[in-house]
Amino acid sequence: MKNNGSKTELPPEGKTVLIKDAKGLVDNYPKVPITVDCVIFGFEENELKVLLIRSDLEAFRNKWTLLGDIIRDNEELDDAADRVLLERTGMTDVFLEQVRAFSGPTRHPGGRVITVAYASLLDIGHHQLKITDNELHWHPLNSLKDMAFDHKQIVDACYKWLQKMIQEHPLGLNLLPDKFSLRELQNLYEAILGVELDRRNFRKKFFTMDFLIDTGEMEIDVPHRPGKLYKFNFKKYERNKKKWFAIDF
Amino acid sequence: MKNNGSKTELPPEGKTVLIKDAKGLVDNYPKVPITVDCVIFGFEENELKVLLIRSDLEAFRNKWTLLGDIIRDNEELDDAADRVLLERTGMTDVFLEQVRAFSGPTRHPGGRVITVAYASLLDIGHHQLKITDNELHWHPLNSLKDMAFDHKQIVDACYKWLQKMIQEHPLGLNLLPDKFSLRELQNLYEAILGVELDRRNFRKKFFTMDFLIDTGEMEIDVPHRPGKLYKFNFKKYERNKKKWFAIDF
DNA sequence: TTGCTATTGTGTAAAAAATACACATTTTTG
DNA sequence: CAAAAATGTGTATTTTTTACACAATAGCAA
Repeated sequence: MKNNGSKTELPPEGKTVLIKDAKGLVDNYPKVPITVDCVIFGFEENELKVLLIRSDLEAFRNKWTLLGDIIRDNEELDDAADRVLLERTGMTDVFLEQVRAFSGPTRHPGGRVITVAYASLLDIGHHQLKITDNELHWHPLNSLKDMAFDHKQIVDACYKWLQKMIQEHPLGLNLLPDKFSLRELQNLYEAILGVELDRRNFRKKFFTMDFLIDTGEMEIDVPHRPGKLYKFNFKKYERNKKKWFAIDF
Repeated sequence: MKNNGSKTELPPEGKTVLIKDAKGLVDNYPKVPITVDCVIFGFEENELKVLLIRSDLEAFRNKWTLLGDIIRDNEELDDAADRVLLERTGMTDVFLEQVRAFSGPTRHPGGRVITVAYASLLDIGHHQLKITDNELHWHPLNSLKDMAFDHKQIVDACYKWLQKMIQEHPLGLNLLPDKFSLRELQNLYEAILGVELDRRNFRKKFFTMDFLIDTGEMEIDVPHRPGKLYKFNFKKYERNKKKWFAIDF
C-alpha cells in the first residue's frame, strides 16, 4: 500500500476511531428522493422553445412542468437525464449537460424532493415526440410563467447557462439541422442572446474561426435568394479549440 | 385562479388523471442519502491549497477527504455547505458556490450516496481552524493524489471551475487579505492559471478596470521595495460589471 | 555610508481584434 | 419584367492586446 503525497504520519493511535462498517453508516443516513429535470431547448420559427407537459399533480393543475423523473436505484444522474430524453423524444445522443441542483425544502408539495437540472439542446425538426400525453409540446420561452414546482426558476437558470455557453462553445449548433445557413445561425444567436448582431461581422467571425464546412448546397424553398448551407466541423473544433486566458470582468 | 400564459384549454376530461395525494406519491419514491462536499481553496506561499482531513473510514485508511456532511432534514444544500464551513473554520459569509452533483453509484463504499460539490474561497491568514481533528490541514493542490471516494475527481472539477471563474469574476480576491499588493494578486493568478503573466500588462489591465482602491498604505516586512496596498471595490464592481457579449470559441 | 539585491512603478510602439458601415447580386413572387 | 427580400462581400477606424526596458525605492550586509 502506497503512502505518497504527504509527509504526515499515520493518525495517532486511539485518537481517531476508524469506521469499519461503511454500509451500516450509510444505512443510517437520512435519505431524500432525487429527480432529474430536463430543460429541453429547441429552436423554431426564430424562437427559443422549451419542451413541456402539463403537471399531473392536482396541486399544480394546468401548470406546465419540465420533463423529469425520479432516479432509479444505482442510476447515474446523467443516465437518468438521458433516459428521460429517450422516453420522450426517442432520441439518444442528445446534447445534455448538468446545470445544478435545486433543493428548496418546499419545492415539491408532496414533501422534500431534491432535483438536478439538466439543459438539453436538440433540433426540433429532426425528431418526433414519442408520447404526446399531457399535452407535451414546444413552448416559447418568452411566454412562460406560472410553472409548477420551482420549474420557472430552473428554466431561468438554464436559460442563463445557455446564453453564456453559446458564446464560449458551439453548443447552439445542436439546435439547428446538420446543414444550416449563416442567416439561421445568426437568428439563433440573436434570439438566444436577445441582441441584434451585424451580419457582416457575424459572418466574418465564423469564417475566421474556420470551423464551417461549405456543403456546396443551397437553401431551398426560401422566398428570396437562397443562402449557402454549411456544416460545423466538430472534429476540427475539438482538436483546435483554444484554451482561454483572458482576465475580463 | 389565473389561467394565463397559454392558449391551451384544460386537459380533456378522462384522459389524464390528476394526482391528489402528492405526499403519498413522494413517500413512495426511492430515496438516496445526499451529502455536500466542500472544496475549500486557500492561497499560501504562492500556492493554491485545499483544506482536507483524513478519512475516518477504514476502507479509506490514510486517505485524504474533503470536508463534507450529510444534509439534514429540510436543509438547503447551500445551507449545509455553509454549515460545514462554519463548523470547520468558524467563518460565516465565506464565498461558496455550487459546482455540480456527483452520482457514481459506487462512489461510496457504504452504498449509494450522491454528493453535491461546493467550491469555497477564503483567506487562509484571516481565520483559525476550529477543530483540527483528523489532521485537518491545508494541502497543496499540486501534491494531491489518491484521495478517498471520488474526491480527487471533485477537486479536479472544482479546480477547473476556479480557473475559469477567476478570469470572469473577481473571485480570486476572496483568497487574499482585504489589502493586497498587485504582486500578490498577480502571483495568485499565475499560480491558479499555471501561466506567467507580464507584470506591466497585468497592472494595466487591473488599473483600466478601475476597481482597485489605493489604500495609501504600503507593504511592510518585505525584503525589498514595498508595493502599494489596494482594496477591491466590490460595490463598484457590482454596479458596473459588464454584461458580456462575445462569441469566441 | 555605501553599494548590492530585489522588486516596484511606469510608457510606448506594433499587432491583432472589434466595430461601423453600403452596395451589387441572386432568387422568388406577382 | 419589375419589385421584394435576402445573400455576399471589403475597408477604414477604433479598441484591445501584446511585447518590451529602465529608473526609483527599501532592506540588508559589509
